[in-house]
Amino acid sequence: MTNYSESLDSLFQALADPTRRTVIERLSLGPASVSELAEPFDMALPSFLQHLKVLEQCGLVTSQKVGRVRTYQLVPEALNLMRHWLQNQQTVWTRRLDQLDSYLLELAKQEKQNE
Amino acid sequence: MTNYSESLDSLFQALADPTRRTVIERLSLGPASVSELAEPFDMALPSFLQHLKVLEQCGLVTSQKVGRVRTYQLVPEALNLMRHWLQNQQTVWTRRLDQLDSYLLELAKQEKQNE
DNA sequence: ACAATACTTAGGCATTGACCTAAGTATTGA
DNA sequence: TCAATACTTAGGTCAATGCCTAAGTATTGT
Repeated sequence: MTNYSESLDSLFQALADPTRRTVIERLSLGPASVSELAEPFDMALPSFLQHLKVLEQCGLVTSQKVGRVRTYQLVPEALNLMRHWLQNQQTVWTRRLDQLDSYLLELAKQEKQNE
Repeated sequence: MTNYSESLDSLFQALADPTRRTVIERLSLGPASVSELAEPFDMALPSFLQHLKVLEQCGLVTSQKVGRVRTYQLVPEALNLMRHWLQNQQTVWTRRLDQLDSYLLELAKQEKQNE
């Protein structure tokens, strides 16, 4: 398996582009071929293909080719790494802020006693 | 307020860099000055400052300068947009996969009846 | 067989991103 | 006051990204 940090790099990078996020959203509805995916975008096909390549390389989607048609689909577990990092961050922040809160509360209480 | 999609762009983009993610992790522990944040990195200060600028521009952190020291801190709510997008995606995927599951289950049941 | 379809590869060009050094500016401690 | 400290600005290089056109290759319908 690749480095944890590098995986996060490429996942965040992949989703930093609106075209690629839209592709992901479209694939939520089910698998689709290259041309189906490309259709809504006003972009040359080779340019669009690069986006699909980015999504596939970071593991968010997979594809197989049958005949002359390549079909893409989501890899549902692929978001987990990012979700966990975000979840983790927010947990830590919140805990720290809670501690700060109770500290300030405690401080206020003591000040009151000293009145 | 800025566009929803553009905000996601800049948030994902900001977190696509390991240096910037490490800064965020460090700031989870509490506010810190530029030089405190820069210290672990083997990087010229101006280069590092650019990272801080990116984090501030996308709203993940804020800073104030007192005397000659600039102090950075997290903006706890800043991750929400991303978390919601991810949450949403995963919800949709999962629901679709569940439906597929029950469809396949149903199919199998009917095949069994036709035996 | 051969034209149409569905990608694929190759190569080019402009912008952005991540780094650097060098030279500022603004505070602060001695 | 003047040197040290803590950034800040300016500008320059190099690689990666996002787009393009032109020219492939492999399948499939007629």
